[in-house]
Amino acid sequence: MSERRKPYPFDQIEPKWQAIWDERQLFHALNPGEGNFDPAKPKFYVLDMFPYPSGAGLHVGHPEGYTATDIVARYKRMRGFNVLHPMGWDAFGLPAEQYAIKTGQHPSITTRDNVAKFKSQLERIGFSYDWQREVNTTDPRYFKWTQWIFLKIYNSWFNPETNKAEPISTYRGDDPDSVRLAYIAEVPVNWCPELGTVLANEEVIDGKSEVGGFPVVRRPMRQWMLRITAFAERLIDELDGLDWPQSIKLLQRNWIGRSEGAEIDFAVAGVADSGAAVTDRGHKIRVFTTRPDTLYGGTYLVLAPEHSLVDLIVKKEQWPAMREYREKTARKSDLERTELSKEKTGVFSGAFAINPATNQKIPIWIADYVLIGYGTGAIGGVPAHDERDFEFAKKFDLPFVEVVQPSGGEPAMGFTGEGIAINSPIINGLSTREAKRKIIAWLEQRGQAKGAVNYKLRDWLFSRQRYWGEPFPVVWQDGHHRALDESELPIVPPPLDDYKPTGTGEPPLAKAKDWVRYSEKASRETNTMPQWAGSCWYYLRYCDPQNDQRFVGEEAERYWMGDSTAGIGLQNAERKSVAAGSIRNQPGGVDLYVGGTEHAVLHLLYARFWHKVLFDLGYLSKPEPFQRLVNQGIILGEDNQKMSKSRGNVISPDDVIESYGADAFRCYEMFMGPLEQMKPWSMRGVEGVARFLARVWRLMMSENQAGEWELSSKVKDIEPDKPQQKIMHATIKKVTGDIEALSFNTAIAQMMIFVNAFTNVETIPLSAMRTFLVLLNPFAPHLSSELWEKLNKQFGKSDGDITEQSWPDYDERVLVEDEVEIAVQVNGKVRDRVRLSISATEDEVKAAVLASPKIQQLTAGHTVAKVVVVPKKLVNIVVN
RNA sequence: GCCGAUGUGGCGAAAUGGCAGACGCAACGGACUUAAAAUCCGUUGGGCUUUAAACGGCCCGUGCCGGUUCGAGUCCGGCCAUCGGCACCA
Repeated sequence: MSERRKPYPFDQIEPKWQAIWDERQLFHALNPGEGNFDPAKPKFYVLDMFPYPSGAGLHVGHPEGYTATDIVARYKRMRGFNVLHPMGWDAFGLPAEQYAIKTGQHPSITTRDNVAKFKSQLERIGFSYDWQREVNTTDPRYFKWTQWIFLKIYNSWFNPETNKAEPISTYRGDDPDSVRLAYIAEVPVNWCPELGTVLANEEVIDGKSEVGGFPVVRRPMRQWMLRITAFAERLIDELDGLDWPQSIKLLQRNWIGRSEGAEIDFAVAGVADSGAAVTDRGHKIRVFTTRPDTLYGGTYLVLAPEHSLVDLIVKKEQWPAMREYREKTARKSDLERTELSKEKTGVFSGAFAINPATNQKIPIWIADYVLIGYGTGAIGGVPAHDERDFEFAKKFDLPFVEVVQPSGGEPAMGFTGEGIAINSPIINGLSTREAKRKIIAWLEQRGQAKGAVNYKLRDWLFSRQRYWGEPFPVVWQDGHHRALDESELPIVPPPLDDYKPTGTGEPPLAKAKDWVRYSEKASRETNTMPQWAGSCWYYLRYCDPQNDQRFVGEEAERYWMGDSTAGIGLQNAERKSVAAGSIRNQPGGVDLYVGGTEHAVLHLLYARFWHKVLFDLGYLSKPEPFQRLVNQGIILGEDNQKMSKSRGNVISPDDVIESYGADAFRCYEMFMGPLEQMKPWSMRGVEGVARFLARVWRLMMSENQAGEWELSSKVKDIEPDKPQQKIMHATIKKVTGDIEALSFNTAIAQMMIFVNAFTNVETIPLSAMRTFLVLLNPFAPHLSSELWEKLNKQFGKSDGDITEQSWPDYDERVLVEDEVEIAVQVNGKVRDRVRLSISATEDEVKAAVLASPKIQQLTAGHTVAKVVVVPKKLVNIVVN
């Protein structure tokens, strides 16, 4: 026997409809002011995280989120929304360049090929993207504006008084370069010799590069930084209003890492006290602590090895040990620092400080468990109530003083929680919270402390020593950087044959001597921007992708990124689902953004940061870019393992579509389980869903003698009967609510129930089929389009394609039953069922239930203590 | 170590505090077929039990232990396991 017969001719109808959609540009959204734009329509912006087009092509994980958003997009269009549903390419970055170096092909060529491959794969799935809005971060017409935004950032500063980014011209100080949001700093960076570039903290995992897994070492270099830390507070606070998963908000909060506490000054003990030769009079060491209430327990100070005061306070005889320790620390890579973290190290400086609470002399130590980049780079050691200080003090035999009494029975030694202050004259007996407040006030009065907030977040290391990225619109002259004028954009990278990293830390662009030479005196910046730059604002460009006057037109931005107007013709059940947090009526920005958790702190934080800068400068209408965020879960292989080439369990969408069709692929992706959940792939499951779609086909189509499909003679233009109407309206209700709630798996289950109910009936009512096809359309757009067209050819009387239909409403009255079955429980266990009229009163229900012979038998000899009636559902008789 | 998510049949999963397991997969039985595939119909959480057979009846069951409630997969407290994130951030 030849090839197995296809259950329905998806291989013919899918390309047919994709061609029709493309030809008619059915999914192209108009902007305000364009042609037939209808201002009465509310907007809905539904966005996917655009992919990095790798050489491997799509795997089944990509289209999971894409299918979900496509269903929502198609549904919203039918609901009368003007829907923005775009797609594009995040195509700059390390992997393309690594691949290019390996194969000798220029990254622009591999990128072009990969984009073409990705695009054709996506088109095969039948997504309703508006391809006229396609963007590509490597296109000069795109990165011109990436560079333009950089100029805006460079030419701004953060005004702490207004708590906003402002043009640098409002800065009144004498050194604007010291406050710019983009600045140059000599910082210890993550240098990856193998990749020949520095990496952001976020791109280093366990001391290895995220891309490639190569070792990363610490090394000081001059780099471009973006002052994201200025926005730390707003980035945390403004999470509150966003409709994001709690876990993602928490991830961002933890990453930003806000801590409230105090900065306390410790005076360095004078010459007379220490007997040292050098004078150290007047030096103060400022420490940051979240537990000022433990000040009385502070028995030593620690400075980070890089702390600037180290040189000034270390005693002569300690110098050799100190120098050795500092060098050893500097040489440690991140990996070593992490690995060696169990054993504390440090050296005594020979100097002492005065504890402002106890007035006692305490030793000053230098240790690398204190980080120069956090707080003040110095801490007060409280061995009795901090784990790290506990270990350190134990190792170096420093004194312990207990100052917090736990409220439970636990011992005070080593207790790090909140309790009652002891051995602390000023605050004895106070709770931790009150003790903090009081001791800060006491120190403040004497000018020795002030309340302070610290963030873990560091400024964003923004330069890379690579070829395949956006060049900076900056030149250097006489050792100073200077921004180029907007009119010079885009700055296009020079065509380089040898774009390999130099290995010295000098960027490949430096090899293009002619390009680097900007003028007699000035030369170009040769670093490039990191991959995140392009993805920081792509959602804005989609709003107005062809605009060559502005990064996004004002009107387009206001419309697509503004408030989505209230939905139209809401039914009660939908209002309920709105209240329960559905995808309607959000206060602005992208209305639904779907993507993976892996971007929880990188892309999503950077994009919010850029958005806020542009908002502050008056270029955007809302302070937050993504109003609602949903993370799709990872799809595992059939073996329940993460999909990977090495495990050989990768599923390609192409193969699935080849065997079962795009509609089956889409529906299975959604039927697997809840969108947000991690779940394993199953080819058997795909088959099951394909069978469902084939049943839909055969509901309306039958094979004639010649083996050709033709419209089934069972389909007739008659009214559905009562039970059919009931299931039809129940299906409208369920599918509508489930799409709003993104519960696509249960929506499909309901459609299966619908089809099962119409299988093997004598006549198939036309109207029920038409309604059903509209419901099915967002999930299986090709199949439903084809059947819709077949019905139209036979019966006429319907305008246009299925994609132009409006979403059906349901009638609650049809769903009302005359009679309901009521479960009868005795002491919480179901013992009987009775059928009763829907209108029966509570007393009538009670009477009917108690009259049931079965119940009488069960309750005989007992007294009925209570009867609980749940209307239309259940009665519980409590007996003793 | 800290933070978070998850835990329900052989499997993927359903279930506003109200009949646990919808829907699908797999398995088994039947119809159609020369036969198979496909399709259609039916059974399917575990155990016990009544009966000639059937209808039935009873008990147990949502990771474990406890609590709240007439009633708990769902709410509360405590554990266990798996996955994910952070990890000297003072």
